Order: sequence, then C-alpha cells, then structure tokens
Amino acid sequence: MSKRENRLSVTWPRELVRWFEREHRPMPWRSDPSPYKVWISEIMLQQTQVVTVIPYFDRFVGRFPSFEVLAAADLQDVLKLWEGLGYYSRARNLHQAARVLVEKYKGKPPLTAAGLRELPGIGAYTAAAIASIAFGEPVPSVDGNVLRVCSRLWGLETPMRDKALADEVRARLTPLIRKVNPSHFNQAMMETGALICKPRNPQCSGCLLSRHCVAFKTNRTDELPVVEKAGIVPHYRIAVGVVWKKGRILIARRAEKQMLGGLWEFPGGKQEKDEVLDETAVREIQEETGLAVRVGVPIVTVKHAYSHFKITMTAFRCEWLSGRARPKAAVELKWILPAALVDYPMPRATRRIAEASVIRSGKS
DNA sequence: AAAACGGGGTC
DNA sequence: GACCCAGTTTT
Repeated sequence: MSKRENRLSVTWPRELVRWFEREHRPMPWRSDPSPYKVWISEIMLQQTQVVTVIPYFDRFVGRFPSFEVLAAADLQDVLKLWEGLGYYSRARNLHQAARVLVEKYKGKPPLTAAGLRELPGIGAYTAAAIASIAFGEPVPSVDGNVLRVCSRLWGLETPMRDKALADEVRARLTPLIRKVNPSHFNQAMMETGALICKPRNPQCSGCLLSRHCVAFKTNRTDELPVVEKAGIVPHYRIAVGVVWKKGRILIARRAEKQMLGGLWEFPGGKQEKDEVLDETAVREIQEETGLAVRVGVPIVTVKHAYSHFKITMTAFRCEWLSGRARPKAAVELKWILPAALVDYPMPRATRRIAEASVIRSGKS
C-alpha cells in the first residue's frame, strides 16, 4: 500500500459501523452484551442461523442465567435445553467451560481472545467475537460471512475452506478494526454478510462497500468466494426397536464421545446387505442390549440428513421376550414410562419416533 | 490438511 | 436437492 493510500486511509469501516448502529437487527444478547450472554449466543451461533438461535437462547439463559448456575447444572439438563439445536458437542463443551471458569478462573472469564481461546468449545472465531463484543478488544472475528464479504471486497481467490483465506482476512482486517468500535465493526461485517452480501443474489445496490468491492466492480459476485462443491454423502437404512415390557419402553444413552453423545435413542442399527429390515432390529437389539425380542409392526419411518450422511430410519414395535438389558454400545439402558420420553434429550430423528410411538400406543 | 460433527432455512 | 449457516475438535 502506498503512502498516499495510507494517509487517505480507508473510510468504509467507519461508515459500515455507523450503518450497523442504525440498522442492526435487534437480538436478545445485543440489548445486554454481558460476557455470559455474549458467550452463550456465540456458541449457539456456530453454524446456526440467528432466527434459529433466538428461542433457544431465551430458554437457555432463563434456565441457566450465569456461569455459576450452568456449572452446577446436570449435563443431561443442559442437553435437554439444547435438544434440536444440533452439534451437541457445543453443549458439552459449554458446560465444561463453565465448570473450568468457576473452578479455575474464579467465575470470571479471560478478558482477551488469546485467553478465551484456551477454553473448550472456543476457537479462533468465537474467541475474537466474545473478546470484541464483550470486552472491546480490537481483534477481527472471521466467520463464514466475513470470509464471503472480504473475498468479494478484495477479490481473494483462495478457496473458502482453505485456512489460508482466514489468515489473510484476519491480517487485512486487523489494522482496520483498531480505528473503530471493535464490537460494532465485527458485528457490522457479519450483519453485512447475513443481510446484504448473501451467498446468492447479493444486494450490492444497497451495499456501502460496493464502491470498493472488486467482485462488484468486475461483475464476479457469483464467482467469489471460491467454494468447492461437496461430494455425495452416503445413505444408510436404520432399524430401531421400540421395545415394550410391562408398559415401559427401553431407551439407550449414547457415549459422550460419540456423535450425538449423551443423547438417548432407541436401540437399533444399520441394515446389512440382503437383510430384511425387521430382522435388523432384532439383531441390533440383541447385540446392543442382550435382549431377545419379538418384532411387530413398523411404527414410522423417518428420513433425516446429517452433515455427512443421510439415514432412513424405521422403528418397529417390539415385545420383550427374555434377557436382562445390559448396555454394550450404549452407556446406559433404561426402562421408562412412555410419558417420560419427553424428559430425555434425544436427536431430532429419534424424537419423531418417540412422538409417533406414544400416539400409536395411546390409540391401541 | 481433512474429516467429523446436526439441524434448519433458502432458493 | 444442493447449498449455506456468527466453527471447533479430532485425526
């Protein structure tokens, strides 16, 4: 950058901050950006849109209003409030981070991004977001929105998923954020990505940055940022059993280190080649619990897409025949009344099966 | 460096 | 149905 450009210096950060201060969307954590609320919001906002987060945030903060209350809570209760939000390791890490804060930091979070970065569930983005929004530290928080805005603004061709792009963007933003309100600058960049500089059909006519934007000026907003397209994901057929015994249903708790760790589900597993689906249920239940069951009618089939595979899961009504339930793959097995299904944290697909099971059993 | 990790919104 | 989203952790 020449000396002349440097003296004139870029003015868009200040203009963008003013725009944000006028036009930003109201959010529960924006009216009171306390460290705790900012923290909860930023964890929930990882890979999750604002409109989805808001009701979860309100419930969560209502039930767990402080680091101390959260640290003292049972993980199962934390997961229950997280149910449906996904990426459950966020909830486990958040819970753990609260405990570390209370035990080793005297309940006060580190005041810098570098310090926050040490806590579980906090990576480069979240550390910078909390440090800037809650404590005013001038560090750029670089998320998917900011990568997109900056790729277009400066014509950066490094692919989105390449870590080098985030490094480049952070390096370019660092001198800029020092001249403005760091909290508002970071939020303004993300707000621009969410409302104006959208992945498709960006609203360049209403963008304060368009005068400076390489992609806009060269008509390449549809080519930047560079994104590699995802490969095809595998598809699995799953059979599970809703096993009844004396009016109770068997549920299994997944190990915490697994996918969907800590959540409860019905025992079952993947269909093998040339296997009849209801036999899959019988086999998997035997393998996972040691129980012999008589398989009955299919209750419901649900399709579900995870981030890296898809499933079609069919639940069969089963009757306990013999054996004492012992956990194999699961950490814990429990016979519960149907009315208690609602109390246990479950993955989305399992929740749908639970609802169908109770409805069916109530009618019959 | 790449893969694993959920679920919902959007076009 | 593909793509995207206020990313982090593990391998």
